[in-house]
Amino acid sequence: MAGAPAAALYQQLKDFVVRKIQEGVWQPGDRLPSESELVTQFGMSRMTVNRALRELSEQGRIVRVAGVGSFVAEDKPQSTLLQIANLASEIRQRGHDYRCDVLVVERVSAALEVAAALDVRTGDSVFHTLCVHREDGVPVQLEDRYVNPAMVPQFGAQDFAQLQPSEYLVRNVPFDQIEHVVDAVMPTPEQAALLEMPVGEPCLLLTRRTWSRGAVITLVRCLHPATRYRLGSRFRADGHPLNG
Amino acid sequence: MAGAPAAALYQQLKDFVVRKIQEGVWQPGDRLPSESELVTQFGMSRMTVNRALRELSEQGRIVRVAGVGSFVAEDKPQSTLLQIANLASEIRQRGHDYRCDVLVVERVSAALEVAAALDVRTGDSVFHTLCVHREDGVPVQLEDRYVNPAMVPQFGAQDFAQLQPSEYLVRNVPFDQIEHVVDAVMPTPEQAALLEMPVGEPCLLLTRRTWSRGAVITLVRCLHPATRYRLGSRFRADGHPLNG
DNA sequence: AAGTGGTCTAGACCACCGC
DNA sequence: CGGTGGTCTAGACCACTTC
Repeated sequence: MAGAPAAALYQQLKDFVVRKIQEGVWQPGDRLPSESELVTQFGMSRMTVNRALRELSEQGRIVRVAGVGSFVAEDKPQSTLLQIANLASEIRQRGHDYRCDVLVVERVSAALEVAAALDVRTGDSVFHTLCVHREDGVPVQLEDRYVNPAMVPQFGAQDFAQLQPSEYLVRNVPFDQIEHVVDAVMPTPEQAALLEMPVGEPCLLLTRRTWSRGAVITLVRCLHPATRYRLGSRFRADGHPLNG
Repeated sequence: MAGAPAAALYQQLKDFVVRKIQEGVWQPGDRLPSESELVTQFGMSRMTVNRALRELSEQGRIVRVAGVGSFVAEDKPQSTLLQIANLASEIRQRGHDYRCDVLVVERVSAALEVAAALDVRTGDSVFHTLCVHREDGVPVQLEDRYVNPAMVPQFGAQDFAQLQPSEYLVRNVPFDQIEHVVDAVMPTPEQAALLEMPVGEPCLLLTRRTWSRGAVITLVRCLHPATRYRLGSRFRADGHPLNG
């Protein structure tokens, strides 16, 4: 607990503003002092004030409108964020062994649901892969993936023994939008067998779609035995990273 | 398609660096040119170069080490975010009726698990509430909540008919850290009865803890029938909001 | 000692908004 | 028109790492 070196000036100003908001002195919709007023009040340069307010704006605490002013954002963050980590790195970070068995790589004719999700016509040929991801040999995820060949034509020609499907996509087809849906489901007998789990136990089902420039790249359904996998995260509301 | 005004200089530099990384010209672990080198190459001021690299660092594309240099990050943004919305506003946004039945408000002696989660001693008296949240009359969430009385001493004296427990806490005890864990579980017979659902169907269990200044405010376990509730979100990867 | 990133200053020009 | 935020410059000092 040695005297911490004084925080950066822009951070001091950020803290000051956040405190005013949390204490209710500045209410949602209220106007903040302008940059030049803060320059005068705090004796900082405008660049420093601007950085503080810009970062608060990026964090959603305030709203800035050029030519008008800065305002306390409406309502507390009513929604919170859950971080979904990469399975392989998550497992390796725990110091465990990670392995991926690629069970199926094929082209199939898109059924109704898949066609709708990928935004292609029913019956169009799409790529399909099925993988089991293992932590220290135990299956933790059954990954059922469909890929839009219009977006990734060379997908079928990859050697997935070297680079698993999801890694290949992450590295080669950067996405700009992503959609997640989390469900609780009971596994089918086939799924339970592949996951080496009892049929009576529930699973977390994470369904994800990614887009690039408005077109769907891939639809993936990740099935996790609930006893072996939980989605979790811890966040600081102010945007600072949590170390430890 | 009117000629877009030239992007900001710092944005041009960000785009340049991202392109180099995506094209593989700069590989993970590679060292980027130093700020002063970029100043020379691009004819920008150091403040502008610094802003570009700082934002790339915040976005996880590069790693910066004072005194050493800037490096392409090892892993692409491997984790994505799932937004967890406020249940009541989510239901109302769908145009449905929202109702909350408060079944239990009591003080109980903290059992082992609850005491550990709230960071109090086993046997300490804590607040406990149990609520059923309904969408158009149908139960969608069973909320089992424990509150640390040291943090919210007046919690037990509230009129939860007017303001349900979670709303009261959101409005009166701002949190600065939050932890989420998502599980798939089977409901107990009692839980299934309160949720008016069959016992054989799985549930999503969202467990949340919130902190203020390092102390736990509340532990809440939200149990959702999987057939009536899914956790979902769509995000843009670049941090811009998705409108619509 | 030389190089790096982290921060800060005191100016500046611009587009935009509201009057 | 004056005020606002958005951006940019050309310097500067510092703590830190590497040699």
